[in-house]
Amino acid sequence: MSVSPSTTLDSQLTTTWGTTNSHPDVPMVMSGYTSRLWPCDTEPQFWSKYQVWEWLQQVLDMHQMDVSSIPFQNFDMDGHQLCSLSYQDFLRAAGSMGPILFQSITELKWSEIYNPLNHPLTPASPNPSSPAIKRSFSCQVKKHNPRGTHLWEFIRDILLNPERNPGLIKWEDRTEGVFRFLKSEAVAQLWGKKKNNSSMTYEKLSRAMRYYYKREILERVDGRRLVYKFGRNARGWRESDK
DNA sequence: CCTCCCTTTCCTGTTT
DNA sequence: TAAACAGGAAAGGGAG
Repeated sequence: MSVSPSTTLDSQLTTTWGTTNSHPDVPMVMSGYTSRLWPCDTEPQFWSKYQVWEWLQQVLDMHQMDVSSIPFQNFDMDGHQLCSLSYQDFLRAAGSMGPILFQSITELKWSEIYNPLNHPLTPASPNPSSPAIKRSFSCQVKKHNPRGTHLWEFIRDILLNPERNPGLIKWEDRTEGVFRFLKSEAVAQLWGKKKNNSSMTYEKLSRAMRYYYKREILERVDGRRLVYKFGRNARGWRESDK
């Protein structure tokens, strides 16, 4: 397909990344509703591929696992497909992480059904069981991460999924964790979209990036514009240790 | 209501 | 000169 330059970028990003508001012409005025629509707030059956992928990242983070622990390509599917996988499917797709993922998605499915607040139209489940399930589960996914993802995780996740990364950021040195922004303003817009902030710019995004130096989530890379490097406190970016 | 944490916003100055 | 980089200062805002 031939994609012409500038104007199509936004729509391209929107269709590739759009989680909930996948219409390029719809402004960012969907208020708090949209920004709250994280995987743990919606029924997994209706997740987009992107949300499936976010869920994988969160489970990994939760268990402090490296991204190499899961072959992401085996989960190139939407929520509907994900929910139809059997325990055996998870074992095949994710090996030792299979059971963890299976448990997570199972709890997710149940917890949504139990919670009438999320989707009033969902037919009530006949199975009461204990409310503790729901609680333990939502803690599991939400962690103590207020808005779902921090900026550095957002950047990392773009890097780790090239097929969803239309030339936005690129590894400079994969093993050292050095990367470069190719389309800084586009990344900023995407970040802004995630935060429901249409006025995000690279200028502002980069200020947040610089705060990461002190926390050693990023290391400074001198003399190279738009180049950053993951630091010792950044998790989940490393290639396999095998 | 308060505090903590992670930005977001703005700004002035420097570097590439 | 434009675009990035550097940080200080302070406001915003969600979570607990």
